[in-house]
Amino acid sequence: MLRAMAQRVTITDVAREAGVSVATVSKVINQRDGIAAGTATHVRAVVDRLGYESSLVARGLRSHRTGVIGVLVAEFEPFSSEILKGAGAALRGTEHALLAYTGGGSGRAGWEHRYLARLSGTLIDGAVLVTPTVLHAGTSVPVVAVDPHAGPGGLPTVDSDNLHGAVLAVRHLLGLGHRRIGFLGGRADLESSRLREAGYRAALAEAGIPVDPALMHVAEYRRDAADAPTAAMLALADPPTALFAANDLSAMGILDAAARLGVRVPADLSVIGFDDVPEAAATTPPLTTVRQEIQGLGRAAVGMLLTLLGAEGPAGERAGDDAPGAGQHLRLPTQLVVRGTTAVPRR
Amino acid sequence: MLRAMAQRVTITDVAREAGVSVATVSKVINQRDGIAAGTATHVRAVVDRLGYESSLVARGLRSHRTGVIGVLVAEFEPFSSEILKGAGAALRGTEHALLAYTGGGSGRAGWEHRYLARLSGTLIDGAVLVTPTVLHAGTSVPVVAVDPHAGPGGLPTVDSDNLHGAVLAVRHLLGLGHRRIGFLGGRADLESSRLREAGYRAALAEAGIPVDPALMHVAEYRRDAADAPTAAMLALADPPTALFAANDLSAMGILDAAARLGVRVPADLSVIGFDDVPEAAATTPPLTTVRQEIQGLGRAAVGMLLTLLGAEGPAGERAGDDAPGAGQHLRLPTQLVVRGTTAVPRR
DNA sequence: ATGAAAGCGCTAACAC
DNA sequence: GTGTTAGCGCTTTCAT
Repeated sequence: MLRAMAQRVTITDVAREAGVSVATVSKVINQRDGIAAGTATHVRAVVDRLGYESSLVARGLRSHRTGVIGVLVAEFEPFSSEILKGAGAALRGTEHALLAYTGGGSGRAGWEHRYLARLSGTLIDGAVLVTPTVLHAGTSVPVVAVDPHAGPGGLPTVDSDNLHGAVLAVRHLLGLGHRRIGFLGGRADLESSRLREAGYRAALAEAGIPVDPALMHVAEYRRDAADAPTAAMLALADPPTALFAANDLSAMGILDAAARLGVRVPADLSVIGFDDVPEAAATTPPLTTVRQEIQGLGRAAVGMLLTLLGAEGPAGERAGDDAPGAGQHLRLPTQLVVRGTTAVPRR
Repeated sequence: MLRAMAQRVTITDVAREAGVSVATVSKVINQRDGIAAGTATHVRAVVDRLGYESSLVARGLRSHRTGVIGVLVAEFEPFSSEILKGAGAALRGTEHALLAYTGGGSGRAGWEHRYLARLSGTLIDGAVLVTPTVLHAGTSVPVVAVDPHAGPGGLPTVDSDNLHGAVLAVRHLLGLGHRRIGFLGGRADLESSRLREAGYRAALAEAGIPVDPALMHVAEYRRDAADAPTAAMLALADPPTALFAANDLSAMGILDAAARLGVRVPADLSVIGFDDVPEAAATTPPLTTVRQEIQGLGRAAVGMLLTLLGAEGPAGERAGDDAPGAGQHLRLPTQLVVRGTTAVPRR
């Protein structure tokens, strides 16, 4: 069965088959007026018979409006997947389609701009950028950033109360009686990471405990990057009794490392994460963590984008100055979720 | 701040700025030869300075090859999200980009064909269809189906051993001592749903228990659709002591309903699901379920697609007849995961 | 009411 | 080596 790929049916096929011009077919499809009722019916019948559907690409190239919202991510991991679910929920019932994209080399810096340039203007009407690092404003389509880069950045943004969440996490450990608490940081280029570290420091300061540099490492928000720093901290003469990971993925990495090293959690070591992605509850024991409403972040980002898109439309349709969220910064609350990886220290 | 959207920089801008023709720019970008080294360097400098990135759309329209793999889904729910993670993993390190798409009206039947027609040929080189219902072969690009429609369908397919998984689920309940076991079916148009029901019937028959029609309902694989049938079964004079849901989402719906009705799980009612999506472990109590390797399904589907794409390439590059997976049917194993929602019946 | 033609951003023949 | 031209599938003036 070597290749017998049916040719895509194009508007030209429909026009030929219906005995009209492509312009007429286009008008029928887009419900423009100035078409005889009979013609319209006939064309529509042919469209159905041939199973024609207009190419998003050709249409977008020409009309510069596609009805598609893009969610641009570096990778499909648990966090961005939740964002996607939220974005999908926000778009349900609307006329907008949802397109999630991740290019080949997300490793290279500047993926945000590359993806945006590749897709904007011709494929997507607006975009949600998930954890973008560089976000110089002045893009060709409206953009909303989720959990973005540290620093100013003039883009509308949604994120969670990372500082408070981190404080809650460390206070929980402190309340349990821990004094040697290690921190496994995230990506230095992300505001969320910076704030979670700030929260760690603040909570420690609050308890009058000095920060020990030997207890601060980085795992880049990645599961596999947690192994080495965990092993290093555990090998210390005065090892930590608890570890706070900047996200759930790296907390899961700590659990992996602990299992490998024969360290029991939470008996020998308490672990707490951040995010509460669905897989956090599936670890053994289930992970204590700080919940952020990730799907809510996705929903909110799309909501803001829709507002921006509306404000951009034809004059008169423009949303009021008090349009919710446009050009603003939305922050969602965080909350402690105690599960099975934290307990009182044995010493 | 009313609109100041920067214009997208196009190949024309680059050409003008560099003082060459667009063709030259195109050749430089696509590394065609027959370009003076100096020119190439100069053009590349301009590209970088302007931050130019070629439009995926225009490029695809012209060259009919984009290097993008599409994953087409009706909705971003837990199952398709896991597929996406697997697909992303399979594509990591390759030159292919990944694009997940869901259009507005997934409710309407025939979304598979509509999405495919909209995107194929011009935007994506091949597609993975997640739980497609209608899949007449003869598409314009290579397609692999994940957990497809019941019936023949000439498409390459990946799925799990649904029949065996369902048998495992019901045997587990039987082994616990349950005799009144209800079934909450999935989408009648999906092979997986049909097989899970067949497994339910087979396991019951094995135990010599007749199927009671009053204990068989349908929840369409949806969480909210589980409420009514659950309530109905629980209101029976001789209610079930255990419920087997055709997927985790509807099992979670059963848990919702039980909580609402004051029925304790697993004391008063055992519940078992199917899929083991990450959120299954996060319910209270955590859901007993049948695990299928959903990410593995996504990885395998992309693997098959890549083979198909390779086989389609220029002659000589064509993969051997024994190319793994091409045009075939791959089935992954399923396995029982006992957690907290199943127990021995009280009566 | 309908069609011819231009053009969106790009690549691929083919000239020069 | 580089530019010119055509055309991918579509929408949109503008004629007719």
